[in-house]
Amino acid sequence: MPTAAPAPATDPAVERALKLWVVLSRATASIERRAREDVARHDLTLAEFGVLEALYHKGPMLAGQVQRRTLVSSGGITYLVDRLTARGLVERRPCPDDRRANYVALTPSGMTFIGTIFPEHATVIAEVMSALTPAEQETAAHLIRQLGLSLRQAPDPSD
Amino acid sequence: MPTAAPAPATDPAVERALKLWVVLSRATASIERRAREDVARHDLTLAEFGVLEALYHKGPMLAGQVQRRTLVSSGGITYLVDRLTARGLVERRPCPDDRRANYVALTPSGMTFIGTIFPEHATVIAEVMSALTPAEQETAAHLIRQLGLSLRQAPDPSD
DNA sequence: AGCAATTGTCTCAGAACTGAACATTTCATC
DNA sequence: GATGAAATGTTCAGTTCTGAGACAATTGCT
Repeated sequence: MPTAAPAPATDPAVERALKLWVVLSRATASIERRAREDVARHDLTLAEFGVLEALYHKGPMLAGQVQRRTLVSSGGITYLVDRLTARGLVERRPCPDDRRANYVALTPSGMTFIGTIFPEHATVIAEVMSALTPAEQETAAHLIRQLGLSLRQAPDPSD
Repeated sequence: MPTAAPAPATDPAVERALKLWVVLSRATASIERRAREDVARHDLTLAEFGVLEALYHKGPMLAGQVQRRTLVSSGGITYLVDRLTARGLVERRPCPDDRRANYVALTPSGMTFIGTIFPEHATVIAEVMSALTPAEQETAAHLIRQLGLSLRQAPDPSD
């Protein structure tokens, strides 16, 4: 290491925030990598899995609702639903009250599929999280949740 | 909402882990969005910013070291260094001890650039994190750090 | 009713990577 | 030293999405 690193003298409050951000984004990236490898066994991206999971737990939803829940772009949700439709896992259903909108719903085949792979995936996540005790997991979830909430402008009531 | 959501009965330990994962990945995605908007003002992606920031704080590094630190793929680091080189912000320097390898270093212009925008970006992050008290930030960082560490197989000593 | 603003989704060009194959160099072992 | 295995970085084809704009339907205002 030929040259010394510069030493940016920073406000302690800023330093603390940065440290949390670094830790948070690195840990999430590592876990995401692991999760991605797992769902790739079934030829799914994490975003696709997220759509299936949302429909599995919430039932049919408007495309826009799925989009907000999975935090993808407007074009992204169309792309994802297209791909999952092509595989016969989900389908679009016209919304009777609003002819612009349509529901996205699991097909029977999709329901079976996600019903099988979701528990397996959940086990992988549980293994990853087992680095923390149950109490620590709850503390972490509580704190991180506050961070996330503070960034959402209009929290969806059906959330 | 025509149909009710199914109720997958799950092990409490798994449920707790899943909840943490959902909270973690959503919060990180939200913060990332905010961070991305901020660095986009300077025509940077988060990955590009990450490379500049690594070099800013650590000084010149081998390409592989930057790659591991920023968690991009092998092809990704070449792509990113190419782009930053084209903008005159970084440069490659041959490594005297190993002719396969090369260092990546900030140019004077790159040093000035990141030296200006890093503090601004840090302030944005600090604002985001201010949803938690300093003590809470430290607790969260401590816990999440353990998660991340447990997933890294070979922790780089120069880290 | 008529008009503007809003909302819900889709289209499409292209950005930002990933990952596998490759060339080169170094290391370890005989 | 030779020889095979491992490490470093690059290339390149392909994937996955983003974001701006278009369009259609709805809602609100007057």
